[in-house]
Amino acid sequence: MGQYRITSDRSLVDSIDLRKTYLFSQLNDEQIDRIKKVSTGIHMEDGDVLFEVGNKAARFFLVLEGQIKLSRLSLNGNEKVIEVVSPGHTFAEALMFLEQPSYPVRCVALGKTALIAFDNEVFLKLLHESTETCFRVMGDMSLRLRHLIKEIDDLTLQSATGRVAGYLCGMLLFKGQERFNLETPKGVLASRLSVKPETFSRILHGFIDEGLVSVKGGHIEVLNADGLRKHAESAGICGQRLGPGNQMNVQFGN
Amino acid sequence: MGQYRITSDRSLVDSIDLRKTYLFSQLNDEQIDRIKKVSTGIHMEDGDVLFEVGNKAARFFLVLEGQIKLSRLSLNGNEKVIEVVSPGHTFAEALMFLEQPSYPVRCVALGKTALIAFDNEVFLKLLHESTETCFRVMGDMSLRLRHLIKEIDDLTLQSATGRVAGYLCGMLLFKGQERFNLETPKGVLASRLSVKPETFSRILHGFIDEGLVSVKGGHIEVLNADGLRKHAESAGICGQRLGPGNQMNVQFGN
DNA sequence: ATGCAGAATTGATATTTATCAATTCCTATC
DNA sequence: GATAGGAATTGATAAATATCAATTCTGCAT
Repeated sequence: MGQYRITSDRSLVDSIDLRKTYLFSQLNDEQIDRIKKVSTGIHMEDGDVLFEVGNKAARFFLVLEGQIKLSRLSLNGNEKVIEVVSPGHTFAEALMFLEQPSYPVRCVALGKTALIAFDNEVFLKLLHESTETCFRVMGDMSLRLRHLIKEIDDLTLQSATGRVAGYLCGMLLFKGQERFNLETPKGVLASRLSVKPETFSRILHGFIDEGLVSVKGGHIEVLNADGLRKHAESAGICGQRLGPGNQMNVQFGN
Repeated sequence: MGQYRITSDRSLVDSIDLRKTYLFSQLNDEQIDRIKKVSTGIHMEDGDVLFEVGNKAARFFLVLEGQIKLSRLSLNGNEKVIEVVSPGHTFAEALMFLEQPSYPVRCVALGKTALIAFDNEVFLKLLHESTETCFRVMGDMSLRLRHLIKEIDDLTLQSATGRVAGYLCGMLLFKGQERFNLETPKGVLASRLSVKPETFSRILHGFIDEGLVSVKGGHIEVLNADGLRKHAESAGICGQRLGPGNQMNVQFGN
């Protein structure tokens, strides 16, 4: 568990078609080449730390494989997972507009993970040439803002039980079926939902007792969606789409 | 208390120099004219509601005078103040990149308030012509993202006491002097800090008992800044500046 | 000045969630 | 298949904050 297992791999960059990624979809061949030239492929193992809170932020990233955990730490050692980033999604690109960008979160690999690191400076130059790409970035950030507001909403207007129920309802909607697997260990998920693991366990078992779900390890089956929804009384503003010509393309599955 | 007191006023638009506002600072005369032509000045009285959660968002706003409260509501009638916007600052501009933008918050005037409403469509066209202005928008959104992450941090890794202490430390830093007034009624501030008014009162009196502050109505005097800081053990990532050429211009005082 | 209404405070109590400690359950590795 | 070690669960208890109810304060309008 440490940085030493992190390896770079140029072939990752060569093999990928960046045009398939929302942020790069409007760039021409020459521009894609330019950004690729200064990009690095990265392999990480479970628990590897890519950067810590406060590290200078000169690059942003695209997840190809595995998952990335972004979290904040308190002085007394508590950790709050801000986001779990899945393949096909970029992160840390919003930082390049700050004067002396530094990462506001710690970045850790969940499982074996592959990603590409892009150079902020080069991408900023590209942005100056491509209004369309600016719009991609703005759309991207707009969605992210929405999610964070929703998160604050959940934290302040919703109980821990409500957040867990809300998460399960979200998964149900997202996966489109009653049976699914949690995409992360329960401890990570608990932190993502701002609940202690013990409390998370108790809440889940409360749902089981009510006959709302059945749980076997990380495998969930929702038995009574309406019952769950009653616990998750949220306004539910999330899931909004981007404006005309700005549709998000999610690829790589997931 | 209602929309009927909201009045529009073209002269507000004519009188203002938009170039002084961060977001518009890179536009040329013709562009400024174009946006002004479809803008409206608005006067509001205390408690007036400009829009509700879910309203179609076709405009964004600049506060000229007074204050704007942006809040979310839960089904059981609880309110969480997401932000209090002061003169010189814009709000709701991040929404125009969404497909069918709707306001994720309710907007209420705090006291007598004047603002300008800008048309999303026209501004979007302007953005297509001005990469510089795109950069303004991106810088703007980047800062906003930071603030929201800080907010989530405070909510999850900090106690209510810590948040109140943190707020007071922030004010101390911002105002640059030990004596200052709370810029909003205590109830609004409490909601902003996600604390019930009763709890807020008790926490504040706890600080008084410790000899950290003295309070007279909305007037605060910090007697022991270090003592306060000890209560507010935060990482403190906020207050980051924008990148080169992207400095935020705060004007209109405040 | 006087009185009124909303805001703020205070007290008593209830709830929620965290904390601490002890098991039990997986799963990866030998 | 055995087994070690982290993850998850369970139980008992504590702490923080919310809730409910009753005053008191304050600023504004008469």
